[in-house]
Amino acid sequence: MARNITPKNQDYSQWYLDVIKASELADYAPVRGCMVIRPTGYALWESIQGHFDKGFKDTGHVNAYFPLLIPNSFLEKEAEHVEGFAPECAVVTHAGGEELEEPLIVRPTSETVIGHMYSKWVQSWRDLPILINQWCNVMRWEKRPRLFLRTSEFLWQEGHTAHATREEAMEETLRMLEVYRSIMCDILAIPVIAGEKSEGERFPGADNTYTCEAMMSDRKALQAGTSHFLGQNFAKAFDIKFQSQNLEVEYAWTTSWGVSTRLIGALIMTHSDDDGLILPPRVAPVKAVILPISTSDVTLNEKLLPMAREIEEKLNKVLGGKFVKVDTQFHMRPGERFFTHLQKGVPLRLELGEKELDESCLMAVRRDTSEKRALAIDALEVLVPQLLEDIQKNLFNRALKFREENTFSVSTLEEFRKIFENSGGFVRAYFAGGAEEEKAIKEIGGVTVRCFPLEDNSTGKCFFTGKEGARLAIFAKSY
RNA sequence: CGGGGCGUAGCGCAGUCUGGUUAGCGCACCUGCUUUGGGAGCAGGGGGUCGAAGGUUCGAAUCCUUUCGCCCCGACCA
Repeated sequence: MARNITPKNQDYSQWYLDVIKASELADYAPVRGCMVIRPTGYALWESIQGHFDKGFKDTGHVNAYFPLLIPNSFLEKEAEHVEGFAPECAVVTHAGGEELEEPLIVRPTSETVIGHMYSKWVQSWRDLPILINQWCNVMRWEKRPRLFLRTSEFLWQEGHTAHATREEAMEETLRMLEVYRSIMCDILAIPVIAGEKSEGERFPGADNTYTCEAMMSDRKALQAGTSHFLGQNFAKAFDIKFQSQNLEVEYAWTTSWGVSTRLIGALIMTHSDDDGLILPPRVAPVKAVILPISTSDVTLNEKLLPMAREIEEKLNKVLGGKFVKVDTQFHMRPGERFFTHLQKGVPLRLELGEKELDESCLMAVRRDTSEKRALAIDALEVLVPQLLEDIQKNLFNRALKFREENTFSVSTLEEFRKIFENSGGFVRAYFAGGAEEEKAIKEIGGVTVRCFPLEDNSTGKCFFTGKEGARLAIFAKSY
């Protein structure tokens, strides 16, 4: 077992921080609440970005960039929006050695500037829809920061679209939710529940918010991504109007949706163990590492290393990228070399020593199960991709199983309390309350409505108010 | 923003109560030798003026004042 990582069941948050440190994903910055994303972490982010970016492009979106600084007055144009974001805004009051006439907000999100620009760009129904995404950083001042989960500055993607009709905008909102859901499940191997947010959890200024909720390995929920149906709220605040085909002047319907570097936190807390990070192969920047091992420098340099290079090249060709690396940390002893890759979450370790040389095979060790298996060198190009896919599936299924084992259906408040007093987890219950009732429930150890799952539109008797016709909701403590 | 704790080498700490040799230990790091299939052993070595400022004193990591920062627990959050 790793000796620099606190066991998960001893102290979960320390374990989380230790995993990040050991895997060299990130480090603390000099400014509280900010983090440095180290090369290993950034490579992971780039990989995540790549998959999502493709998902956006495939659904017709284009990338653009809007400015970091937003005039204070913009934020104030949408009442709920200001109220929601004002407490966490960082404000620039001085620049160029002078006090600014109007303070500038460091963007906490860009609905307002983008709304402003869209109003200039939209005149006719022919200008719609606008389907723009931007990759950027945002700032939301945090009182209690946690690496990747809640930092004052974080990296994310925000999609902003404007449509001619309500139906189209709603379709877009749900389409992007589905893009999120499928990438999280298929690529990040994180099982998520797609659902609608409750009144109390809605994005400030949205008519409706949809979310992908995941269960972390401590049974708490993590909101992994959100998609908002903004109605005409921002269109009215920023005057995004167009003339329709039947000559009427109408307000546009807008949406926005985002995922952030929080996904890295989700990956850590979904898959990793007491030995460190575990990454699903499809998102891992390094999918396999080849370790030439020998006590003899001659064997190492003249036989094993060239062979490892050859295998590296072959596998990279099959995998379609530089996903396989040769480990050349020869100043370390083998055990130490194993550990560095273990902690960094490399899905597959391929050991190449004298034994393997004689039998012309590689010893493959899976990160997810520690299972060892000799692979014939001739068959590597088939077996390695297979093994990687196996690991991918196993990680997803393992996480799904964990979530299911920790999801409980209840119909009374008493049962509800009992679960959160004991193990915790996800609770499924019919719920018909509003913001008031949500507040009351929050008194029960901070439990909140995570979402109303889209896949289940059954109705029943509310466990809290007793009203009939209540929707099915998922409750949990959350990050 | 309320409650608690802590700032001494890159990290983790001892020393502080009861001022007094050149400020110490473990890990990490560097060099050498022996090792090498799941975190090696031995030997040698480099690195800190003790968060900052001011004060008390012959003398301050240690006492006093001020200040900054961080961590943990609660209220707010992608």
